[in-house]
Amino acid sequence: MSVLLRSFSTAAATAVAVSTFSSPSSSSALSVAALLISCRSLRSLEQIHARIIRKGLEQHPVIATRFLSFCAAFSAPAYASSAFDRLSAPNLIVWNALLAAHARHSPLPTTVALFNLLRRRCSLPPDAFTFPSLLSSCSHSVALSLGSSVHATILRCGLEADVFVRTALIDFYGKCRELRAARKLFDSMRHRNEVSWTAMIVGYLSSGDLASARSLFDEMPKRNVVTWNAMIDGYVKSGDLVTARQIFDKMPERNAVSYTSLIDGYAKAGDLASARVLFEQLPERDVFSWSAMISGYAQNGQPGAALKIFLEMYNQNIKPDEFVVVGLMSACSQLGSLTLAKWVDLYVTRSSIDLSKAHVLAASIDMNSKCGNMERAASLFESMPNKDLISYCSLMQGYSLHGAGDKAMGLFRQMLEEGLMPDSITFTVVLAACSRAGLVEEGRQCFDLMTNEHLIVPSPDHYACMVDLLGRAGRLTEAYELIRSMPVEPHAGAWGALLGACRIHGDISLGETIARKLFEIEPTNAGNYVLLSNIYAVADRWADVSELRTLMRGKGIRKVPGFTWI
DNA sequence: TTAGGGTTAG
Repeated sequence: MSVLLRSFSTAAATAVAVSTFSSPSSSSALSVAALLISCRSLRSLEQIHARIIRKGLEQHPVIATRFLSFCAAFSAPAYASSAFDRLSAPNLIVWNALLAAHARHSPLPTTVALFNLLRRRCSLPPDAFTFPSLLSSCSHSVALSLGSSVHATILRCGLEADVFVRTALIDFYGKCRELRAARKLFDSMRHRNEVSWTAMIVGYLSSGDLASARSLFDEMPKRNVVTWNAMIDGYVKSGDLVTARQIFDKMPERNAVSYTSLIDGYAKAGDLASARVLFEQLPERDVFSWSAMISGYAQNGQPGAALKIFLEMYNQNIKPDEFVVVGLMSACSQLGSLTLAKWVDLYVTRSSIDLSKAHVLAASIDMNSKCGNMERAASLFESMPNKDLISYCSLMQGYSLHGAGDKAMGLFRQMLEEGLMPDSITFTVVLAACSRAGLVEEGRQCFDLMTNEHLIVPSPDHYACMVDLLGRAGRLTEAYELIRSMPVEPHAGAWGALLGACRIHGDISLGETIARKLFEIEPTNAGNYVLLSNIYAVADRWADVSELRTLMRGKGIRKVPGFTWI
């Protein structure tokens, strides 16, 4: 949005400049320039573009440049290119504006191709305005060798001393973790500004060198809000929320980024209360702030709260981004509501969110499969050109939850055939699918495959799945032996699975042993008491049932009544 | 001898 802001300050200058252009009607150029300055959306930019063409101002270099920079502000590089292609003799400034639009929004190869085109087609060599955007594109892609060759070109052009070029170089080497190169450029600068200092600090922060970042931060003569925010984010990312908060409290002026970084930190640490307080204090929330709260609640198992925040955002007509949508889908999959899932699906289709992005697609597959729309989940999966581990796991888990263990196993085999390497989580999903479907042999084979061929050390979750698998199949002794042979401490889930199996198969004495163990690990979980009580009830041991109920009452444990969404 | 283009934070 900096382009928008800047355009206001130079409004008068543009009007004067445009009026001197020797066109058929310089007054219409003036009015078009004024329109561009007040342009607030891509839609109105399109209308202004039509007007530019109608008035014969398409070739006007100042109008064209400003138009291209607005395309950049509204993330429309393709639109910028189509307008640029109609120009008969673009000068270097117009080329630079086009390059900037692509550098910010197109993949690096596109930007580089454009730069090469500029060098061939433009009558002037690239200048100090050309390289900063090209370098920032290299920084974002962490393209060290490409950026280094750009640096060589900069030296040949004699532009290394320019503050903007030099700062972009510092940022580039910093992001590529070449801190000595960055620092050498920084130290030998004759004139530095806050942006140069901040770029150097960000370099240290992205390599995790908080101490060097902090000493530069303390040393720098003048800080701006971006500098402060970079430090907050650095501390948040390192997990030091206390120092992040100190910086936040000390800063002279805050913006939405300052709040959102800290909100994100609190939310990721599970401190939703602190996150919420800051969110309520935030004067102007943007889509990132909403997203931080929505995914914060969703990731901490509070889907209802996530949904409530989303609805508030929806009612304020704020356009969601992909992160909001992923958070929303995650909340929805936890709630398991098919009606809601269908609404979210429709909502995303109608929004401008790119559903083909891997993490959005994975979230959508997960939501649809957990909410029971397996057809939709499968068709989304099939639409993926490059299926990854996460999407495979989402769909496998969906089949597993709906009792289609054979389909889950089919997918697992397909995954292996495609050459994907299953990880620890994949095996948790696969083993759970086997145990739900009673596929004892397949489960055993998978466990062997995991330990012997993929050399994955089984986690307590993997053991719990195997115990569940053996227990359900009635192999209680084997399951018990497996638990006792575990090199890691079994968690309640593994014992609970075995207790459940004891109930199914009516093994009272083993059930009692397991239950005693469970009462120790989680003394307040009512489910364990109820399971043992059910085991006694099936065997008509009503005295034991009643004794257990008394024990529960004595400990103040109450069973939470079951509920369903259907 | 004027306009219009460039670098840092979530």
